[in-house]
Amino acid sequence: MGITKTQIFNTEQNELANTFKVLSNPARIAILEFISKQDACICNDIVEEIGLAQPTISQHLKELKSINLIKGEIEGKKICYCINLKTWAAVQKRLNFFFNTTKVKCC
Amino acid sequence: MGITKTQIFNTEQNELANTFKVLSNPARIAILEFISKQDACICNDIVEEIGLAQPTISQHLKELKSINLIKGEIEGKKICYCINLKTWAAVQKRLNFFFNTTKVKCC
DNA sequence: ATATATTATCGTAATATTGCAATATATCAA
DNA sequence: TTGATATATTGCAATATTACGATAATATAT
Repeated sequence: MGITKTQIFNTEQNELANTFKVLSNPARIAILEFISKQDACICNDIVEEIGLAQPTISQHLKELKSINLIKGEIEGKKICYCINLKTWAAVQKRLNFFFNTTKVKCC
Repeated sequence: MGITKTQIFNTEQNELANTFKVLSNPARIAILEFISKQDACICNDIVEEIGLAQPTISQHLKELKSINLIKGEIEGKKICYCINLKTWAAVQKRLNFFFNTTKVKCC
């Protein structure tokens, strides 16, 4: 159906899955990598770098913003996008918690 | 278009995104958590636990198997699914590498 | 061989995602 | 104000994902 039955899972499972979903696109990975390499991060540069149309990049940035992985500061007519260090660390910690607590008992 | 332009990204970016994609569904998160708690892991038990139809669970297991996150051993007419520790650790390491190397220079 | 139990595959419907053109909005510069 | 530049939003087409019923495949037990 394309629809996920979120109601049968708990909040932690849904949020974790959603975090993974935001990261599950190579364009968004590339955007994060590119932003992290720049001193100043401007959308138009991202468009040229990634090679996708401007609306597409804008949409990907919106998704990254939806979980606060990045933040954009308006600088004149440009926007300086950068990684939100606080969320970044929190997400990494959460993913590690998932990997560490998912232990193996069989096989 | 629903289609990702994988050709404009590098292998690392595509593989990383694909790994995140496999983990981007709450049912698959729940399956991994359930498997990790069991001594013996049988698909039929998973169906009862998760609350999705058997073909749906089977499909999710297939996706988890596609990147070797789990492995299934045939035990009679049942199958013992368990987490593939080797891949598990490798994936965790890879994700941490991504988080650690994506540094911040602006803002 | 037949019946039962377990898991996989196929086909299909509904919804989600990706990407872009067109357009809107916002900001600066002259 | 007008024009140029940068980013966001809308609308749409194509493909992907999710879920399930029906069915196939596999293995055991009788």
